Amino acid sequence: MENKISQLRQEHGLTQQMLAERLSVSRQTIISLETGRYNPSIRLAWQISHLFGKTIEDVFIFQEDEKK
Amino acid sequence: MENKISQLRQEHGLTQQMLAERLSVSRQTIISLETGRYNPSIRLAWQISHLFGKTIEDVFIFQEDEKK
DNA sequence: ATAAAATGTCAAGCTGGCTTTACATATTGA
DNA sequence: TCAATATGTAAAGCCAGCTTGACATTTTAT
Repeated sequence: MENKISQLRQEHGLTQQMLAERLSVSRQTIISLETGRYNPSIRLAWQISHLFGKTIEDVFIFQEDEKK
Repeated sequence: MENKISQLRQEHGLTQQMLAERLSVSRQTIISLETGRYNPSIRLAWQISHLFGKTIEDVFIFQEDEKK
């Protein structure tokens, strides 16, 4: 799974810290998401996508053969 | 957050057990999802939605004011 | 050049998503 | 009616998502 968080964040002129605050998560969570280290909850994925006016599928990109 | 898993599962003629097996999760996980007890990972949400040929937003419905 | 801001890594800990097992209560069908 | 199948609850445990804090490196701006 890839995601466009870093790109969207920069397009919106936000730092990792600012994005973390808007989402009420830690900055480490943003770093880990941007560097693809995990598989967030759907609620967090929705909050991020929604903040940028996108759908979850716009922001998070899954591979066809993707398993757990 | 609501979801349409129970409805979609029944439309596709699947039992909870069968759906659990197709997704490689436990039946308890399906029950907990259907009864709204948790906030799955985005990967599981995607696997479920994709199995039914839907987008995540088709299956999981968020409220505008939804917080963590 | 140099200070400040932004990004990143590491590590320890908490929490809740998810598993497993066991049992109880519908629901279906012969 | 009786058994089989489907759904639900409860409880204990594991693990990865997420937090916190401290520090290192890179980027930006003066």
